[in-house]
Amino acid sequence: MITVKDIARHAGVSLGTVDRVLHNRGKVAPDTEARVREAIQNLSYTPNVHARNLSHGKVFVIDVLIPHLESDGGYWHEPYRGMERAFSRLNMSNLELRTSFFNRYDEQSFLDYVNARCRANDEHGMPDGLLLAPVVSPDAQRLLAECIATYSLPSISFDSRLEDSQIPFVGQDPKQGGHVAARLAKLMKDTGTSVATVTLGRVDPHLRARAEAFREYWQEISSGTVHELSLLDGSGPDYEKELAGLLREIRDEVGAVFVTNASADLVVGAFESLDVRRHIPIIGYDILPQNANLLRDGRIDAIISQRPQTQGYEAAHMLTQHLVFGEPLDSDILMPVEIVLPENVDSFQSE
Amino acid sequence: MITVKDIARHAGVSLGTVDRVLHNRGKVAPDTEARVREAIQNLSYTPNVHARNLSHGKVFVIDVLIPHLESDGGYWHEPYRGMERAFSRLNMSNLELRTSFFNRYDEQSFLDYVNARCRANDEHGMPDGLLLAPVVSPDAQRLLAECIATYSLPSISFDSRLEDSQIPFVGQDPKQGGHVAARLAKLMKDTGTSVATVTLGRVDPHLRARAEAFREYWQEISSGTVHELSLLDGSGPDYEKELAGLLREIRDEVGAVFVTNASADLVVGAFESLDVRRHIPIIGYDILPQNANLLRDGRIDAIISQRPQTQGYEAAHMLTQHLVFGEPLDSDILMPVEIVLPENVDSFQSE
DNA sequence: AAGAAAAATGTGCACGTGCACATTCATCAC
DNA sequence: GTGATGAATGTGCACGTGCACATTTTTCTT
Repeated sequence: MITVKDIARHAGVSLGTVDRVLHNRGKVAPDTEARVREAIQNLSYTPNVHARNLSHGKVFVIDVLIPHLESDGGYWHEPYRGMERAFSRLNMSNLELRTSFFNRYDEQSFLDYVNARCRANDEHGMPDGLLLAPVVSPDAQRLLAECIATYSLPSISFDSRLEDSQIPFVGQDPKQGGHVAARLAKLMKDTGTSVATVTLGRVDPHLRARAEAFREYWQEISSGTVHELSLLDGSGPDYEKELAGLLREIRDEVGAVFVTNASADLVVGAFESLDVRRHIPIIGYDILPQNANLLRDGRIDAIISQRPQTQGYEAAHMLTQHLVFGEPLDSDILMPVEIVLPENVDSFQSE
Repeated sequence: MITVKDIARHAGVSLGTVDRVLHNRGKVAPDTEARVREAIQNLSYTPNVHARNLSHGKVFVIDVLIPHLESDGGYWHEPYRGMERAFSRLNMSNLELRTSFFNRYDEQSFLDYVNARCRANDEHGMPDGLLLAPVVSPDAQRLLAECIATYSLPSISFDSRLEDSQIPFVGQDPKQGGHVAARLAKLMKDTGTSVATVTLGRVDPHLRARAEAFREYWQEISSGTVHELSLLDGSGPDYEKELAGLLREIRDEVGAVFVTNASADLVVGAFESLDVRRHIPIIGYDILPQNANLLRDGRIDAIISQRPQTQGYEAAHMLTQHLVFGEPLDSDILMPVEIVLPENVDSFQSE
């Protein structure tokens, strides 16, 4: 292993001079600098990361901006677990995690974070890096994007892309998900050529893209009708009734239903309340515990998954590599589209 | 940041004593040890990786025992890439990789490794750890297992389990794979209730288990016949003709075929040489480039994958964590059963 | 040419850990 | 009680780097 000492000896200077050259601190005579650089080249010196971090001793503060873990059926536990795993694996003692939870159905909590970090010009509170799940309105996203750009804060988005921003993204291509769902619908339907997509919860570009890709591809492989249903903003018994009302119109017609997010349980419930006789295959998204159980019971027929835990893991890993080792922070990481059936759901559960 | 110094102060002992407790070096009075452990708990101490590596500077030699990367259609490239990724991610300058390739169709090359390491009593050449893909005969496996036990060499097997050995395993449960294949066969067949499994290449407990699980589960969900074909040891044009001969007998009868390893391309070729009119769905194993292409062309209908790259990654990671940080080396890591269709094959390719 | 200012270079300590060696303490035989 | 023995505990250095400060050399001023 080549060290600064070797460089110093080889160039006939002291450690301090080598240090100045390495860090461009100036105050080095041109010819001396040339000699040092030559030695660095010749011996192909690489700084020892461990020594560097030990000496430097800086503690990197990483903010995690994520919806409340319990919301969305507990979905956010998964990427969060992945991040924890990544951090504990690196067991770098110079990383400090600071998690801010927000309510994606009440954007104020999200904006509070943005304001606290950016408006207050609170240099002290600024983190060294940011991991975020930007599942809020485009307007709110833009505010955060500005903040990130202003402070050139190293950031990575997971689950969804941050609008108007070039920061790296770790997640799934929603189009591919829609295509796979269409294929599964085709395999599983037994009657009719018409199918339906159901989008529940919030307006979300990710979900729209899935539904659109489904329709597009379905028409390519089956030339049938696609009913696109959606029911946004709401909850409680009224919501379930409304949903049942929507589904009533198509229950006799559709050969399969694609639920674009993790709410497949609601659709199952609605169909069962309508007392449909025949089996309508349902394809859902994301392996939450309740979804997994419905899948095992045969009340959901397939689930598409996007490796939520790996998303958190890879995002956290990429950010720390950037902060600690100066690795570049550029390319996206795309998750494969995973198909989960009753037969392999157990093998995914432990994940 | 909590350091050993803090622990020492808190427990009222010196750094040396803390060190002895941390590394189980003994020579510590029971009550002292208790105090130290309590302090470690209370302050939730985590060792600083950088200091640790900087300090001990030991180079760990890790042997990798794997079939030639080009064999089996290039399959072994995948786990190998995963291992490389794990090692480079840890960018520890104190890990040295030593790869031994063997020919799984000529066990001598495998035995050569075992002899070189164990018979010669060559303490010097012994590695600090071993990663192996034990895809050889049970006898050969047993020899290596003995060697590992004798030297109590920290080892991890991937892809397949090492027989007569308790070393950790990173790979897939073959039963689950068979079950998923049966479900896919059921979804994809359009006529008849009879199906077939095809096992090519070597006798392999992993493949037998897949085929058996397939049969078992098929009879549960479909009550039809399962033709179990196998054709071992061989290659060249004769081999393809033999295979075609086998398949001729069932071509008019089967509704789907499950190829238990990565040789689905041979089955496709054989069927095409037989000039079968109707489409017989084929379910294969492992995404090799040629398999992926056949899948895209619709000549294979589904592929089951076992995250080969992740297998290598996790095995390498577990071993290094054990060597460098003394983490335990006990539990297996099971890979999920992944279903690959033409629509999501691209999302797996980059893996 | 002498002294001051500026530029260039050198020195020494700290970071947290592992390990070899030094020291202290308790135990027991005589 | 006095060595002798061994167990228990403490001390000090090394690892490679960053950074503050000390020292030397050069340049400028009058």
